[in-house]
Amino acid sequence: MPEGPSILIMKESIVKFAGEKIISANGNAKIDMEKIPGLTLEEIKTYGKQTYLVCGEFTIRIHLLMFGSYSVDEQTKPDQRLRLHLQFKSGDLYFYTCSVKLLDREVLKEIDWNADVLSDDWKPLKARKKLKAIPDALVCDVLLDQNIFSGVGNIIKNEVLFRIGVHPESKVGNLPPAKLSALIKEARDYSFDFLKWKKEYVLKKHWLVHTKRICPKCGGTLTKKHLGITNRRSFYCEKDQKLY
DNA sequence: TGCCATGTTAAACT
DNA sequence: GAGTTTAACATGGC
Repeated sequence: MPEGPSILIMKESIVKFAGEKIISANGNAKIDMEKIPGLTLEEIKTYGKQTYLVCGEFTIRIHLLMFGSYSVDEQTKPDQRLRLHLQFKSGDLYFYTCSVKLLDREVLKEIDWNADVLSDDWKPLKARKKLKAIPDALVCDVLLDQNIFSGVGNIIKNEVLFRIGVHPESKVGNLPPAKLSALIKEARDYSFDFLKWKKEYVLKKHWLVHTKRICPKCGGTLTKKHLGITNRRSFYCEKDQKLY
């Protein structure tokens, strides 16, 4: 479920609780549940794949990891699997199989909001600067670096590299300036396409290489390999994606 | 049926 | 203590 765009969709479906007081909190999350009731959920902020429920001096940070899910108003899984349930006057919010932390609100000040590819605060120039500092890093790794491209996940990584015709094992420092620009631009643009397609339930249909076997451009066989220090699945065309 | 994957953290190593 | 590697988490699709 969760790359950055999916998290934005989650935010849209839970934002209706913003401004409401939390009546009760329970679940198997290892946090101090007693501190939560009575707090007002002031705001919901997302940063890449993380969601911050901001309330008073605290913020509840939710990360869906690989298999996390949520539901609104109706508990959809057995009580035993419930990680966090927040009860509001107007309804209920449920989270499952996710990382939950109760943090000091101050942590929000430490976040580099300019790194969130889906945010209005996204600053491509800043991303470029960060990339310039690590010329030996592979493009397949840097796209997954949440400090540079917060919200980008493995699907977006694979699709972006195909779109710009760059081999996943290319070194960042070897990319011509125009390709570097394209990388940064597509990381954001594809994320918005992902968001749009996900909302329309047609995301998979639009995958060009991720989990695919045939290159949509040349008809050749795609390579599937775990690459980089992140060692995540890469799907790419040896012919249409140039190694820099 | 068993494998593995849209992800990250923390423990266990060196 | 640092940096690096491994395991844990635990669901659902193929």
